[in-house]
Amino acid sequence: MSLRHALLALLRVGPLSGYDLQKQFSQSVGHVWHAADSQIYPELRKMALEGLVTVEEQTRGERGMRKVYHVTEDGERAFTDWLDSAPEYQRIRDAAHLRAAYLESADPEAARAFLRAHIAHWEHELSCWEGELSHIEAIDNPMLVRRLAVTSEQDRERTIAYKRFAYDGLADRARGEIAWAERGLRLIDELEGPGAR
Amino acid sequence: MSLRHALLALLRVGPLSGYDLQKQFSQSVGHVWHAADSQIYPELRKMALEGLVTVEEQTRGERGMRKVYHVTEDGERAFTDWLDSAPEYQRIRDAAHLRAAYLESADPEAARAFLRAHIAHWEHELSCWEGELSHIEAIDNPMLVRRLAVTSEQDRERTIAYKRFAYDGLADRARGEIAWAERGLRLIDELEGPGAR
DNA sequence: CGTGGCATGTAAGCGGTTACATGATTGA
DNA sequence: TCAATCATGTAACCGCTTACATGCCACG
Repeated sequence: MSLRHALLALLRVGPLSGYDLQKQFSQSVGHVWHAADSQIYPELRKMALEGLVTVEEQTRGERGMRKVYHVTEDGERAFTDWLDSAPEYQRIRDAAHLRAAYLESADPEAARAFLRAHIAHWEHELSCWEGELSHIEAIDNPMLVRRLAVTSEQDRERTIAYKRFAYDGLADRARGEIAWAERGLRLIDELEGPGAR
Repeated sequence: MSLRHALLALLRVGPLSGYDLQKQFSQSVGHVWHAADSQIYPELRKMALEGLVTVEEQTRGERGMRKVYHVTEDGERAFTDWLDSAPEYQRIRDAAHLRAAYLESADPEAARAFLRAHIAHWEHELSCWEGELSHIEAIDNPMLVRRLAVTSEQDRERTIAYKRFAYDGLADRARGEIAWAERGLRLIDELEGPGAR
């Protein structure tokens, strides 16, 4: 249910077209809450129906058009209500740890390949998040810049601090996953003997 | 797509009825891959249709009946093929870190409540996983006991080691989430002043 | 005149959630 | 005879994925 909150988080900074929103999304909040393009347009439509946003239809050239979305008071309230509400947690469904629990039935080389893939995956995530962190520190992420432009002086530090806090947490998690998988590789060496590679 | 692999992991140890499977599930592999009861029966039916398991229908008393599922060679192969295949990763969708990134818009007390709830959630998960770890060390988890009974002497150590590895990883992740949320509570104190509580 | 980016979607399907639904057996 | 537990499901819905579908505009 958080796609709409992610969208509201961006729109709250200022109106955006569906297309621009989708672009900004993948470069900012999309690093925390992924959404496919094909999901964003229908969700915006539903949000408009529910009165969380209004649609301003603009013409582009002769026949082209774009829809610019504005947050309403209800939308603003939906966002802050969500922030102030009790969090909900997904039930665990962790394919990597499920697999890890049964590695004794895998081919040792396949087990190593799995852990190397795990490391590669989380190193990629880590570099994304470290990149975001440096954009936060340098204040050169486009959405953050827009956000700070409409934020009072005394709130800027808080805004930046919470973003840093969020991405720091994600980066730590990635480091933990990498360290775990590296422990796993050493464990395979101990149990199955050193590998071919 | 991993529900069936979780089910195969249990059935591979020996045949079980849908009901017993569901009970065992929630006490073992369900700690890593959650599944609702209502999901397990249809999935077993599909797996039978696809030839991964066979169904042995047993009568119970006059009219009662139970279906006992046995893994077929195809089922065995589906499981090991999965273990040997490249892992797939879900796109990130992390409500807690999404929320954390926008805490400047939340009421400070609600922000604290959120982080306390985060800590409580992960402490609960942690105690589950630490419990599982002690069952693994003591070798008194029912499924593990059954598993080891059909495992050769020299494979027991490996079997236990990989389970320990998997649950250690989950426990570390939980500790990371707790440490992160505690940092968050201190950050709120710094930014918003010490709280009411 | 073509290409790349702007712009907006639909449709089918899948895995999971929630709620509902039913009935038999066992033991106190 | 009553409750607990054994035992097996169905139906509606929801969010997400994948693939498909269309057409305009600006620029070289």
